[in-house]
Amino acid sequence: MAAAHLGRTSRSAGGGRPRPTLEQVAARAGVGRGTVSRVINGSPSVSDRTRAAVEAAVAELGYVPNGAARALAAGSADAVALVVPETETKLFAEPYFSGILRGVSAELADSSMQLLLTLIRDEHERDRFAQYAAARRVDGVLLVSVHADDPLPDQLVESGMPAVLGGRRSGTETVPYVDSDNVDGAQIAVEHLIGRGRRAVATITGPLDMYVAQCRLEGHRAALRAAGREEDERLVAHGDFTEEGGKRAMRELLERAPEVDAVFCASDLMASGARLALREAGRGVPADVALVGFDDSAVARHMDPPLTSVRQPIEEMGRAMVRTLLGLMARERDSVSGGAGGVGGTGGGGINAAGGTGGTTAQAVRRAAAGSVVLPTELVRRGSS
Amino acid sequence: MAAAHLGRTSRSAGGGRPRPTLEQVAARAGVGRGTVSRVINGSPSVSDRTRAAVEAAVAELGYVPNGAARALAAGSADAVALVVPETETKLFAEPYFSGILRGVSAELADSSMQLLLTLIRDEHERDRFAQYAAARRVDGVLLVSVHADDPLPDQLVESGMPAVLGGRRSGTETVPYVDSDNVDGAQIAVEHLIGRGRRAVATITGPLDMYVAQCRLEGHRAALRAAGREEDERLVAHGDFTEEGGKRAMRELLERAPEVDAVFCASDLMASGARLALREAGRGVPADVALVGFDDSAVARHMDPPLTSVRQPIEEMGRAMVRTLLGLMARERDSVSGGAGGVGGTGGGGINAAGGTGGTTAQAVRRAAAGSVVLPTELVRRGSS
DNA sequence: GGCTATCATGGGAGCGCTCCCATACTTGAT
DNA sequence: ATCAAGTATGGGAGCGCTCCCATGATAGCC
Repeated sequence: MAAAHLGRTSRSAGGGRPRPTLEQVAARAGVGRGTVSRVINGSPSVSDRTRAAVEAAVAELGYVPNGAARALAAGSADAVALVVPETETKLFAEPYFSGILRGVSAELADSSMQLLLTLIRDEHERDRFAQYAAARRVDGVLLVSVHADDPLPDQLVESGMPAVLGGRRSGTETVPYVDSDNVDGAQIAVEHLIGRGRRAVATITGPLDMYVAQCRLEGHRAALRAAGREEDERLVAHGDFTEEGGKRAMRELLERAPEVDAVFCASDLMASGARLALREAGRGVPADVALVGFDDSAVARHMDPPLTSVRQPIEEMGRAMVRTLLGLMARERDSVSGGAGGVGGTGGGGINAAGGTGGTTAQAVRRAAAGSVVLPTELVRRGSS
Repeated sequence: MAAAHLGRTSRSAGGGRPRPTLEQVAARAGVGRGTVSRVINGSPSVSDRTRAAVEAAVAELGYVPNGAARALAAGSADAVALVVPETETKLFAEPYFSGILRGVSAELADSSMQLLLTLIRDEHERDRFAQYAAARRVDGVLLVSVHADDPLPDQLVESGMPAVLGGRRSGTETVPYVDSDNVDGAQIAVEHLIGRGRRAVATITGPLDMYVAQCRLEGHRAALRAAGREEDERLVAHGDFTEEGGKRAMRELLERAPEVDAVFCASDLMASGARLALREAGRGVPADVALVGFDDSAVARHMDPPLTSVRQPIEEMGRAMVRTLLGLMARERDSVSGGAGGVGGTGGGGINAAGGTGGTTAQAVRRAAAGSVVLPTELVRRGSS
């Protein structure tokens, strides 16, 4: 019997550094295990004398609590993951992630949670992460840029893992999310173009299998309706959020409807592509055609002329995601059961019906049961419109 | 006594999903705990019948092993961290990280390790991560873009955590690393310029408190020496790896030494800045001044004219880092002690004394005890030189 | 047919914590 | 002085695994 134990002990006993345990710290400080634990975790019910003694022992021994043991006993991992189901190429290309990351980090700064960024590029990596999460190596998960058919969010929620989406997958999103008011943003943009006297306002959409693209198109339409104009399918071209796609779409528009004098692009990158196509066609911006983008990214500022664009509060979205997640985690923690967990959808349905140009904001900010949030967008006016 | 237990059990018992344990799977399958463990971990000594029964039970119950318990019992976390001590802004701006990340992920693909990306922007975050690592939440750490005065690598090594650097901090790096042959790369670049008949070959260096910048400057000098030319301090300007810094440095050079007809820039970004300053001064590239950069990044290809640049095998560096790390981890694992762990420096000293233009490669590839690696660089010739 | 390798299996012990109950010691009000 | 109501503290139990020893079963050998 003793041998069984010896075999394992010798392994670590042979190592260079001792890696002390709670028990050893306790012995060193002349107190009980529980007391050391209390000190480590900042419990108030420890006398100053004792606390000092323990802290001294911890310092002398260079004690660091074993995370696995802690996680096992306490049932929490002290870490949250930010999952990006994209290639690193895309991750590094889109300024969106940088903003989200900044917000997330900032909001997480004064928690003791470790943030883990995880890229998921294929099924294999997805499964591995699902496993990791199911094994409770993290306490919560933030997901951004999730595609409509990605099963991961549901898998996570089903396994009881608190999760928050950055951006909905559809109008009937069931997982708690933080999103920006894409419909309203698009509507403001197009109303702006109409307000500047533009007659033939076209749009270049994103890929319509993405909800965000649907929303922006919906906003475009809503603005036209509000202005009493008819929708003209000739003035709707489809892109894929890339520069190249924008260029192609713009060429289409020029060919199909040469009278076009304004274009609302569902992303700055596409606007940049449109700009190229316009230059190619000898059309001036904004003289001949006014241009508005979406995202207010760096490219918008660097374009010539600088691009009017719809700004979404990306950093704030990151922060809101964290707040929502921490809320879910707290609920999960102290609920003896919480019924089906923090799942419950927002109950929302269809595209968020944004109202007027500015009035929407107030109501839109907070939504629904799960703590999901929709943040307002804003138009940044520059030379292109 | 029973109450103590009840209190805790009820917490999870009340939850929606049961979250079965090994023991329950064992009961379900009608086998012992050990057997289930064996099946989970793919031990060969399980009969097919039993294995099938266990697998069925696992599937029925939706069993997923608890990571914390596993980590505690087995002493490994099944995860490695990639640490980037930079702001997200820089992370996303430099294509370097994207390449490293690609290589790291690829090499890690068929291990079961989860990769965790961690940004460290301030001391607070550094301490938090150090804590996380000391708590053994990861089995190994990869660090890139580490500044010379960063204590983290040493902290990690000291706490017995396997760690590998991407890029040395100095010529006497004590932590295992993977680096590219910066001296040789710079030397090739400058030899190329000299070979093209350029007479006044200047250089724009990186920040000289970074070893990589020192190496590239050293390569520049080595090439001049090899060509029997004198070093002219007027032809050395200092940048900071940014575009703006490169522009400033180029202006200085033009003022100080108007006869300059070639510039080796220690980064593509600085070369891009230099290009701007040259255009500003009405100097043509390569007609008046030949330009060479370093990194062979996207900007190099997009410049006008396209930039000749020194390519480092970034992705391969990422892969090599992982291989080295896995090696260290294996050593750590099965060594009953391994003496002082995997620390042992490379014993190297001073700047890697690269020899001839191409001959170096072979010897340079593998170095030193700890498994540290220096990979060769290569010149990609384009229109700018 | 008896005896020793081999194989599959069960389950004890322990990983290093947290939780919480019980205990011992205070302090203050009666 | 006496008892109630804290306040600090010690330590048992248990978290869910892995490891490894012992055991029972099966097969192979002289």
